[in-house]
Amino acid sequence: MTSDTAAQPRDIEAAIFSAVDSCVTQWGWDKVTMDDICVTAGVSRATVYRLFPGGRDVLFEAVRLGKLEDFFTAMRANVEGSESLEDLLVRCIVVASSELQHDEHLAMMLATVPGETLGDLTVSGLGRIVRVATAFITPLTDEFIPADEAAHIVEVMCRLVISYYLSPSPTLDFANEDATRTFVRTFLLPNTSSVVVTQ
Amino acid sequence: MTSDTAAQPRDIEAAIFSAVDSCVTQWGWDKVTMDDICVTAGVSRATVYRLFPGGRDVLFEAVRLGKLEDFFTAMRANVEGSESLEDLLVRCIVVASSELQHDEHLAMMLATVPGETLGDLTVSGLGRIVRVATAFITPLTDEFIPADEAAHIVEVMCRLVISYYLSPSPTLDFANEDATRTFVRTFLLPNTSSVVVTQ
DNA sequence: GACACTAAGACAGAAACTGTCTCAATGTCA
DNA sequence: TGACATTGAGACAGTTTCTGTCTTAGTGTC
Repeated sequence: MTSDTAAQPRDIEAAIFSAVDSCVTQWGWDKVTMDDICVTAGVSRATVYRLFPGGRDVLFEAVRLGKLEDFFTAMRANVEGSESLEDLLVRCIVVASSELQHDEHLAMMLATVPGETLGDLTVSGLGRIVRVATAFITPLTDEFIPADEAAHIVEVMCRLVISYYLSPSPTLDFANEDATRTFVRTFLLPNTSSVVVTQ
Repeated sequence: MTSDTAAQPRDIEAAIFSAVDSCVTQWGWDKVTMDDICVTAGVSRATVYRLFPGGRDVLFEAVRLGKLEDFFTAMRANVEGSESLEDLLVRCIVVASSELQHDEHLAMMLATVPGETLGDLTVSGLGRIVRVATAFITPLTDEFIPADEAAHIVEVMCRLVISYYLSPSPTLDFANEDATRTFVRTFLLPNTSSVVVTQ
């Protein structure tokens, strides 16, 4: 790094995040050491610990929060301006599924309780995904249906998204908008009181 | 475990070998522990150490030797009965390339010196592959061309096989016999004195 | 019932990892 | 130029993990 100009802290942080990602992809959470991350990021040990005081746990938690923030930011941006419940649900499903397919660690992040050691995606974590996602999405349905109805339908939707992510179907890809729209009309909307389904 | 009849030692050995393979695929040589292997093989620690006295090094060396044996056995079986130099070279290339493509760790095994820690496939290891393969194949050419000529052409062949394995070409697959035959006629046979190339 | 074999796990010593620290090198800014 | 900030390199102790050996109890075979 003789010829480099001084890197900005933000760049270094990004390099470290990216290193965590590729290290975890290569070896899994359990097997990654701080040195692996340092070497991959091309950064010294001291730098990592200075940027993330508290070490491994703090770093991994930061990565987790970063991913969740990105996820929900993408959700919010894509869902904004939905003009019908159908639209809202379709967009939620498509964005969530796309994000999940795009980032192989995201599901585990969503499923992990803060402070918990990151390992494999466990069954108990699924409930957490459902709760978090339901809590995030339900308020968005306010203008279309009553809250009590929303809670139910949103939970069903979340469960379906997770199920199709964990075990993809050859006949239905939730990242595909048209297919998802048909699915929403068939399975979700009929269960709402205040929406007329037009075919 | 409870309902199983007693497993034969050979079965256990095979299970351990297979566990090494899948563990290494998952985590890489450096990150695999003996416990990983035991758990994956569904076998206790004591059993592994009894079957491979000397522990980790001995086990890994056994895996290495096993793979090399399989490789050269396959080579020998497929090359036997070649009726021309062209035939011999084509078969060598096809078998070697197929085996390499089929087993992702084989190249590293070939490249590793006995006793050396198994890590990544290093550049210095390539020379070893070339030497070993050349030493194995050259004698087989005895009946077709003089030894001094063989040494040269076989080395070129080995280098090409390795190169195409490490960096596959979209236009040529050495596992394909017809394509390989054309290649051999074009690039290898013209350099021999005693063979008439027929198009 | 003797025998062979294994799982489970305790154990000490070795090795690896973590987190903190110091120091020199480098780049920035006044 | 000199004060300041930031980084890389690596030493360091404490902790954790891993290794290889060993003992014990359980199971199936002859």
